[in-house]
Amino acid sequence: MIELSKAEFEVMQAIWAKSPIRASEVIAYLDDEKKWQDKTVKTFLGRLVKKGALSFEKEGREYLYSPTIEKENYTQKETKSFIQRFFSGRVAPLVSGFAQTKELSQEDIDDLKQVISDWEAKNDKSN
Amino acid sequence: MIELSKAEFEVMQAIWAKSPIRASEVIAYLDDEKKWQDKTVKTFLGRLVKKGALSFEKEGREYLYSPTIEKENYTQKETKSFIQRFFSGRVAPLVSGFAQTKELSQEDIDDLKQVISDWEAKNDKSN
DNA sequence: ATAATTTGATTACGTATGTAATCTTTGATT
DNA sequence: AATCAAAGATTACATACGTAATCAAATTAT
Repeated sequence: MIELSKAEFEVMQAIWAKSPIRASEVIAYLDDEKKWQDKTVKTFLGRLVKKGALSFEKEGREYLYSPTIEKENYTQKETKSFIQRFFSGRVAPLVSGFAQTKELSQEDIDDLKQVISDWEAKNDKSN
Repeated sequence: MIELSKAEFEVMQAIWAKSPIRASEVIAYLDDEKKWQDKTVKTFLGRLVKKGALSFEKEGREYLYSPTIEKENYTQKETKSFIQRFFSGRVAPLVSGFAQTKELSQEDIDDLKQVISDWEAKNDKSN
């Protein structure tokens, strides 16, 4: 599987947000959050292409980058491996710990209830 | 905050499981899961001491290592930052994605319900 | 046409990480 | 006492990562 460093992941966010996208746009997109020089962003784009996380096509002398991996898919895999490493694969303890540090809002609880009822609807053994 | 690499975290698991603990015991503990040479484990122990994640006291010519950071605390911080990076700080989307890839069992659901009712008991606005 | 700018390509460089091997000291063995 | 083995200390080394700067080619501006 393609592994992304934290910085590379940030760059991917820009590309997942809009693609194909040119380097200058990625730089502009990241200029808000990150304090990276344009050269730095270029470096990451190059590394991402080399890793196979991005493809590109030429438009004049510029490149238009597109992701080769889906955000959902990547996120899913990372989440699974995170939960495996930190919580032996069980998600409830994660939520529980999260709750204990007051990180859970009423809205989160409502969302979780929805997730649960969706799951139950789909996994209803009585039909 | 002290940052642990994946390998260092594995070593910490052994120390969190039992401490104070001597190097030979850590090596034995990890021998099951990881294929590391004893020298490799020693390297990690040294790096962990240098990082301040472990302290030690001498017993004869050996060291007895103890963690200076709590597993719960460390896990909590890592979880929070993970959820921030991947899910903008919201836990429900994580659980939702987890549910979609059939990673959720009935037991997980039951546990989640328990977490929710515990949260609600503690956050009951009516008292 | 020449100079300045911009784009991607190449090179740089210190720290981190995975994975050990070698060296030194000291306690155990013969 | 001499030797061996084991523990920690030091050194090694390739790859990854963060963070750019420099170089070369193409484009734009003057």
